[in-house]
Amino acid sequence: MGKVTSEVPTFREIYETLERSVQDAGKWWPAETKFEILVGAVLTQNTTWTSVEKSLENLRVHDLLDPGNLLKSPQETLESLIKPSGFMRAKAGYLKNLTEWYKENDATADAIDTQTLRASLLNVKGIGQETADDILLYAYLRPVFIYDTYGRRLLEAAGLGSFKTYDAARNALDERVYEQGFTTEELARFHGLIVQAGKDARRAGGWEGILKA
DNA sequence: AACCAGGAGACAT
DNA sequence: ATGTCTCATGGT
Repeated sequence: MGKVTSEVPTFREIYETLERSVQDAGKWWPAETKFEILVGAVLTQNTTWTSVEKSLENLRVHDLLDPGNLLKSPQETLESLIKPSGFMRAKAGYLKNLTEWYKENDATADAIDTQTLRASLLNVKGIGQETADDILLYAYLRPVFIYDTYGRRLLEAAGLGSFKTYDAARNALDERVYEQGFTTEELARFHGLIVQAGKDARRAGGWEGILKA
């Protein structure tokens, strides 16, 4: 008889499983500048990336992927340009809030530890846990795990437990991520694989085919 | 034609 | 601390 106790996989094992079973869906989180990553992080809230690309392109041709220009831009202009990605009124305000933060904090950010930087980002209205972690990971290259909806579903499907909120998962599991010594590059790829796996799982109606590979 | 997407905030309980 | 509502557009 085999083991009776069910093995709970480590994050490293889950990561390697995804590397094997998820096909690379192209460039993950493309951006030409650091500031563009911040803008994309806000725009992608509850929206598909294809919609975000349209908004980013609109901003680009109006030369608004620039902190100074974005802040000078009228609210209505900003709203019309980001319209494709939805929540245009809220997001236009969020973008200005975050841009103010950027001008104040970007220059010194590299000298600040990750948790302090995270707390600073969370003080910006419009920046929640997931968006803050996206920014930490992709713009400031900090090794953080993104506990987004797909990530939590995956972790639950893998048997690590049930996590209703972002914070619950982070509090319960973050220590394990650190212990496994993931690099920033690995965690960025991990997140990309999780999102792709989430889409696959939705199409297939479950995570089984992805996790058994 | 409901339902969801690479969420967050305000407010009530 | 845990739900519910709203914000808005676009694709399946």
